[in-house]
Amino acid sequence: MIGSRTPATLHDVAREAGVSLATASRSLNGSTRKVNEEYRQRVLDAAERLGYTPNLQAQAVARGTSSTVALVVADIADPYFSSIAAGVVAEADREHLIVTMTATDRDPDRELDIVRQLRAQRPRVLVLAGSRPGPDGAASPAQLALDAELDAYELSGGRVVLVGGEDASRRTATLDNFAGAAALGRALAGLGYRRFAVVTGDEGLRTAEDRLAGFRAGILEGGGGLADTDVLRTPFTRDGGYAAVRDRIAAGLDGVELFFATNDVMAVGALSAIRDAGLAPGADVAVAGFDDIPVASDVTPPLTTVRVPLAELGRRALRLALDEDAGDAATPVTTEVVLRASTPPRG
Amino acid sequence: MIGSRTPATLHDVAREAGVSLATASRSLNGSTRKVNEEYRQRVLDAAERLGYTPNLQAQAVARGTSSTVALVVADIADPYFSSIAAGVVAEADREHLIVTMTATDRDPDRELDIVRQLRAQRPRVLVLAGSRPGPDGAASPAQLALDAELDAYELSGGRVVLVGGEDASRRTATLDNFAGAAALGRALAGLGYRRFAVVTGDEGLRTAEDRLAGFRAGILEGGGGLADTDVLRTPFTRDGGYAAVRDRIAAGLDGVELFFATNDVMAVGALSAIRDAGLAPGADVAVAGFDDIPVASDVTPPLTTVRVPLAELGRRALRLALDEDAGDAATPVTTEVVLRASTPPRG
DNA sequence: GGGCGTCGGGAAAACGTTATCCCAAACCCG
DNA sequence: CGGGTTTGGGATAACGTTTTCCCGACGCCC
Repeated sequence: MIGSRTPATLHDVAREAGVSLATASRSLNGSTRKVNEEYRQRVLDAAERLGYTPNLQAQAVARGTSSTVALVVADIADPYFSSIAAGVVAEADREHLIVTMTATDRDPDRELDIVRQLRAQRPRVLVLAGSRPGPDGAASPAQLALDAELDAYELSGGRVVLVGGEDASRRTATLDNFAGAAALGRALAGLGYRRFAVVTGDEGLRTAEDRLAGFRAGILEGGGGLADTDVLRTPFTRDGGYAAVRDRIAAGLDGVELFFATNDVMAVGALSAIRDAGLAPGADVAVAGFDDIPVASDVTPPLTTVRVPLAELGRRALRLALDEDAGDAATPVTTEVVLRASTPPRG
Repeated sequence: MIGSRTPATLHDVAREAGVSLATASRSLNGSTRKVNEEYRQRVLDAAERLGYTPNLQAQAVARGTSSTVALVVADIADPYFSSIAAGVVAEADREHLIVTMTATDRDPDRELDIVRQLRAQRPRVLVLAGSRPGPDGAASPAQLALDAELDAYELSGGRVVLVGGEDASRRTATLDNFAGAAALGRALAGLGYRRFAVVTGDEGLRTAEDRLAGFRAGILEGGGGLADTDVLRTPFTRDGGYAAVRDRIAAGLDGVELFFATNDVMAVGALSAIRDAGLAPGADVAVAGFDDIPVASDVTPPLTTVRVPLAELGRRALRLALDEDAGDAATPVTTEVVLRASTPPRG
């Protein structure tokens, strides 16, 4: 039971096949060099017989390049991130790459820490989702340090891809948050809504900012408006959404007809807060979200939102890192307004 | 921009510090050997100056043991698995272990394939969640092969942990599915329900089977019953739950008062199916689930379910693999019936 | 038939670590 | 003070690969 037969090595295979180490290596793993078919077959048979599996770590050391992709997300259990992760993993699988996963818990310092630790892995690709973007704007020390770290990583041959945000200075698998939110705003204004409140994350989050700005533009265009006091800053989570809406209702709805949460998990929290306050979401006050996470259509009322193909976003992130010319992976993923019962037409 | 300065190696550090490779290694990474404080400091400084980060792959090769944990789940985007994954990752983080992730898409053949591929990684620990268990019962060829593969892996020094199911022959981070479902069944019977239908996965899934059996025992005890025709076999997913309940309603509810879905994602699908059929979930027909995934309390009506501390389950899985004596990680995680509005008392 | 590519196997040097020796210096104890 | 036992630095051999050489055996061409 405590047995400890070490796995067969290439050495073993070579010996078993009666060839040199070099030949064994060449026959088993791709090589420019051709090897005599007879030898090749002997090696393959020997490998089969011994149950040989190459040691990826050793390969990485020898080749000087690993086959792992490091994925860093804010929160693994958040459907937004887990959907993206699913896409990254699926695509990585196709490329025979291995995905390692870490969670920052939305703490920029922790994120910096993690990225630093990650260097030890020497991953070929580093995918950051839900990260605060880099240098522009009022960057915190942690953001600046992160940016420097990423630069160093790229300089040493690694590829960094951001997902979700937009950062001119780095590859980004992106969606047009502004346009999507604007379209949603216009659609809602078209339904007759005029008075809004926005539930959103703190100011560091580019994604949240863009969605807020887009929404503002959209409703403005449609004749609505948004007072600064109706922008509710709260953690970018279900509980954040719940708390913000609960507090706002307690303080007086004051004419607000619709809560736009800049992501669906907050919107789900908002729904519950509304219901817990004794109001009927949809009927008494409408709710809209962003992302179209899987449960969006299963909550009640089903959530009006902007559909984002999250898994596709993850897939593209990897493509963006792997392909020299990004192709259509470089273009923003297309979003689509999905009107559901949480925002009934307002007569 | 295309720069390719390779990261500093231990060699570089040693040279910079003017000491031998051995001393550098000893000062930077744990070692039984003591090293002169002055030398140590010189090495540390040099490492700092050069921005040295050890190469984990090389360490793994040299040490003959890696620091990675391979996590295999059915579906990353499923809240059940992503919650477990979050727990595994959190605990791994504490132990400075790296988690790699793969998804089987619920395909046993694919799972086998993945586990085979995984050997190349030489992970220290292999965590399988949502796997069909091994040898007992009517095992498919893929299951048998998987079992053999896992045995081989353990023989070569790896540690396998299953999560969620129960398998006597392997370490398992477990919950008492039977007891939890039984308690739920009793509670529902206590609320006055007598006639049930169970929405569950196909017969290979131990978890599903245990929950079904437990539930059956619970309701029997409470005076309820379960006809074989009221056991609805369907894929273990949201859409599976939806389809099964939709079809059942179409075929005639025939007195069924409550749908028990053996997991929450199916239950969520059930809720939508009921609503889409023009019935009011809770009022017209009740629904209960299992797991208490995060959205369970946010759907409408909030879902009666059995709470399972999923992240804790993930944490324990890792502990179980790491600790020689499992301690309380070996005992089943405690579950708790959570009654919510989806199962109103039946008067 | 002799010079000359080219084909392909094998030896051996990487790759970046850790771990095992070896050995000089320092220390301890009687 | 002398012999034995630490102590701790430095070479160097692993670890399991890939990759660069080297080199003999062909085949080709004039």
